[in-house]
Amino acid sequence: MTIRDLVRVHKALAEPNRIRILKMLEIRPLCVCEITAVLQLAISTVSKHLSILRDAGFISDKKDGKWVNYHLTDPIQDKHIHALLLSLLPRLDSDEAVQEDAEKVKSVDRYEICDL
Amino acid sequence: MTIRDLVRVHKALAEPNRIRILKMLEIRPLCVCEITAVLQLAISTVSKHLSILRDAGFISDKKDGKWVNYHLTDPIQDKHIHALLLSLLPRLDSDEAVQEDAEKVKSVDRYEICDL
DNA sequence: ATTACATTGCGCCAATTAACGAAATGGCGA
DNA sequence: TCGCCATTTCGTTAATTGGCGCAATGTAAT
Repeated sequence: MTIRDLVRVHKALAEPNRIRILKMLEIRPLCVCEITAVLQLAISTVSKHLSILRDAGFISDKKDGKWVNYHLTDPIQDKHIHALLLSLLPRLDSDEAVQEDAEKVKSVDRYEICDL
Repeated sequence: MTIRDLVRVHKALAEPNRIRILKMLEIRPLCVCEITAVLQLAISTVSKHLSILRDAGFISDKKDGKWVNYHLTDPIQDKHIHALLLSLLPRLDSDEAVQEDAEKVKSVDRYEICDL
């Protein structure tokens, strides 16, 4: 592993909205417009955050009809990344914004939300 | 732990020179001018990097005469930080820049170097 | 005390990055 | 095929950050 790789990984974790996305994906896979509805950001902004998280190895995507579902990377694919998430994410459960996001994720419905 | 805290920690790790500093301090405690000699940056720049690493909890400093020696934070002070460094730093041993820095750290002498 | 010198803080500039809207892409169903 | 709609890419702008030199601080030795 090079310094460049490590910097890429930690740059990805060095932004509040990206942390919130990871915590949301811990609950269940989500499409871009669902994440957008929770974070209250522009779709293009969320898409960019997702690509940064993907390039760093934290998440993967899977096409499902016209939606793209994002999910946390499987432990098998990268055990270092998985171990990192496993040690970090649980410690954020007490964060206020994280708890509010979790509530919203439960009630969000892509069929209602995703009418641009 | 809040999102803000976690972002501060990973921002600190999201910069190549700061990673190099942590790897150098893994070898032995160093003063600012020794680190400056290895990284070939301005003293004020190195000092800034060190304060960011200190604020994030990765390093501590200890006055010794007119020098300030920086060292990796003790495991006892923050076990999460220590565990993070323990899992990250060893994976960088294969990095070319890290190996070159390690050589320079061995030969650097503050009494020769630190004549501003 | 005064000088010397390692370190830190401040102000400025260049490079990077997060944010947005608008245009391009790509798959699904009519 | 054609249009619909979720997503991505592009171009621009504002905010953040790394870099530097210089002035300020504080400690040690003469």
